[in-house]
Amino acid sequence: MVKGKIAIRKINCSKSRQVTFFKRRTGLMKKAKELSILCDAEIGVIIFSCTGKLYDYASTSMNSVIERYNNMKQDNQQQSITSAEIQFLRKEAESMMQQLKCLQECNRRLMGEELSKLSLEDLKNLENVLEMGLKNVRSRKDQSFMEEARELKRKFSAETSSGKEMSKMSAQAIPDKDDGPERLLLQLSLQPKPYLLDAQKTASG
Amino acid sequence: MVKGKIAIRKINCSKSRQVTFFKRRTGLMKKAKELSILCDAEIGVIIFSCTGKLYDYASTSMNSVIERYNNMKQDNQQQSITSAEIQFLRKEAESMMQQLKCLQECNRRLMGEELSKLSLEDLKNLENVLEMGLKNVRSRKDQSFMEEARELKRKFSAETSSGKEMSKMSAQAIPDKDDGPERLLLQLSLQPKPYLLDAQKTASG
DNA sequence: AACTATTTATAAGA
DNA sequence: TTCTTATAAATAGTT
Repeated sequence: MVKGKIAIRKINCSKSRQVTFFKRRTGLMKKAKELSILCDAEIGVIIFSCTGKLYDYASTSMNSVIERYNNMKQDNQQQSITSAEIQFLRKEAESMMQQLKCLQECNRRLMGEELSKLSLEDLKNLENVLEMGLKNVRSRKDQSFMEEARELKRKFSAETSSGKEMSKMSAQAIPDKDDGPERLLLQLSLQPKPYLLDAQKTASG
Repeated sequence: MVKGKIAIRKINCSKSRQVTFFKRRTGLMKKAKELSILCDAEIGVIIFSCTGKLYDYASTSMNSVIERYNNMKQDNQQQSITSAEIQFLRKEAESMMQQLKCLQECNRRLMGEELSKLSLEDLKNLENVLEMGLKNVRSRKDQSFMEEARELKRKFSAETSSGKEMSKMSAQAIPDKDDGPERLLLQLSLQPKPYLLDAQKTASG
């Protein structure tokens, strides 16, 4: 074969393949650029060398080219994968939003709010649940009180024997002022947060 | 300018622009194909003519090329738009999942469960909330009972005067058997649904 | 679409 | 990678 002509098949010699890659890649990019200018075409060229390095050219921007390409080929796999994931997440968000609303409603009813829609039977059941809950809470409270009292007693004995400040510690252990139910609500996030109520709008929009 | 050489600027004559576009486009595709074979490179070429028609070549598949390109350029706008939406939805799902867990915890505590982590003060507050709630529920229940009784009385008067069956209607209006708290729980979905508990896993996986 | 004069690209060697 | 040079390939203008 005479100088300057080669067969179009993979070049085995790594070194000459690299050289050829450089030359032809440069040539291809030049041709692409010329074509885009001469004929007012939007062109994108993406090249990955056999070593994985990326070389690209786009007459406008690659994003624009790819987006236009995807718009033209709507059954494009790339796009359908991401949009499927988005759809899935949206459905999940919607489902969770429903659950949130449901739980919030339950919470309000357990706190004695929004009772107007409940039937007499529902109210009886709710009363039972609250009575049982209250019983448990009181039982636990008494138990907790006993424990704290015992702990306090133990510390008191230790304090008096070692001579350290006792009054300060007892004041911490049993706070005598009651913050009221507001503190509990805040702590347990029973109040719906504003962004939660708007979340469905933003999630599906 | 001698024959065969042109300046690289947009060809104004529509006809010769079309001819040049055909020749050079063919040439570019051929060069791309040769380069991919000779140097074992993955290549994608996307060309939109000035009339908007798409011509493309990919040594493997365009999806593969674009996907690989997007993976390599993570700041890619195309990807970042969709991935931004996905990230947003994921964050939202995560946030809602947190709220769900929180609300479920509140619900359990309002029902007298999972009290072990609460301090004495928390338990006092919870007791107050439950007492107030129970008061409201009882008040509403009494009111509801009165209403039903009044309604029943009204119907009873109407029935006796028109001579229709009364006993059946009263049995419906005031059910004398108590379904117990289970029915309420079911109705209000207080029990966490299994798919809810798994949702976070699937949403962020 | 085919022809042809030229330009351009590039293989091989340095 | 970058130059040089011989040659192949591409292509502008024409038919």
